[in-house]
Amino acid sequence: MSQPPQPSHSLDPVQLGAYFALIEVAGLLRHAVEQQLREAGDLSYVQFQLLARLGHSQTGSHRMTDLADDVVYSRSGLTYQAGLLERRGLIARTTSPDDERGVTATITDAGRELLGRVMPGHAELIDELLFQQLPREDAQALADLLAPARDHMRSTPPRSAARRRRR
Amino acid sequence: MSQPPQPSHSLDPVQLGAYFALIEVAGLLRHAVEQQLREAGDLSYVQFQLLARLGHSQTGSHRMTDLADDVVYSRSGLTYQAGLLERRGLIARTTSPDDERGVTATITDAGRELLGRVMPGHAELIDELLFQQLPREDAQALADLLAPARDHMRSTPPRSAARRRRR
DNA sequence: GGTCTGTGCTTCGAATTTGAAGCACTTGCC
DNA sequence: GGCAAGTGCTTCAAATTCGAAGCACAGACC
Repeated sequence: MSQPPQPSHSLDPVQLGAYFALIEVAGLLRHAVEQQLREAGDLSYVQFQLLARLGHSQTGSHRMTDLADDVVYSRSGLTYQAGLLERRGLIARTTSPDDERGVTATITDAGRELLGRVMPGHAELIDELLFQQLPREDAQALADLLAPARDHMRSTPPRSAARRRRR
Repeated sequence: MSQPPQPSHSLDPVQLGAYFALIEVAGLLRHAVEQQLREAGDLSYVQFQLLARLGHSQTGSHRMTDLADDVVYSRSGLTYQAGLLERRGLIARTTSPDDERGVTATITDAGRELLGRVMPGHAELIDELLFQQLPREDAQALADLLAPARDHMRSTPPRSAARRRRR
């Protein structure tokens, strides 16, 4: 037999619990939402996120790299998903005007239409699963608690694309 | 041109913000942790979760189905991951004593050893990314906010295995 | 016992995901 | 200008993921 695992030196039980709960809730939520989106509009979660980002932006456009960072996704994965969305006519890809290398994704009317069709059910589900359990002011509290961590992780070292290896 | 997307009827901006922050933080956290685990012990996040579950349980054992539900994973995916872990000698699989159909996964000494070796770095990273930004009492608050939602999602309809289709 | 339905896990095939490598353009610097 | 290094995206191959289908045992009912 062996020793029980060492208790962590860095995290106390409260923190550990909060961390686990966070991961667990996110996982459960994502899992449930994924099914709803699949049924409502045959969209994966990432695809939905991409449409939502584009749909909510002023111009309806974003560069590929920015999108990848936004949804925390690999660049090659984004290329793949953007290809699927483009094939369905939900987004369009054009080379960026200012940078010949760049590609700008733009949501199409069809994309907006689908987004609008899927959104209500999505919101309803989130509401049912998450916010039925949380009074309004708790939702605010949750957002306030998470915001600093998000900003910290966004700012500090890691972009979704790790720095490229020297050759 | 087309209409901007309909605002949701079910979620106000505060709730939407909390929801997005939750997904975003979880994604960023998972992404960062994944790299740390890969380097520290060549483990994927799921594999780490599985070892952690087993390591922290009294017996060091769990049924496959329970594990799948715990980590919010498909059953076939779990079979695959358990196969990898078993091949590396980190867990052992045996048919359950009470149910001939069931399979019980048990962490091995090597598994405990690896878990113990990876855990400190893991905890450190979580601490750095998440809890440096959160005073102790806020961690408690976060856990308290998430717990009801987790329990709700755990209890209500959806297990990780959808009910089987009638034939 | 025998049958019918349900459950636990694995196998299978198809779709997705990712990092590494490749290509094209940009920027910095001489 | 011209070269070197950096960035944006895609392509490629390999690993992972999931649901559906399959197999074996369990449990209920007769």
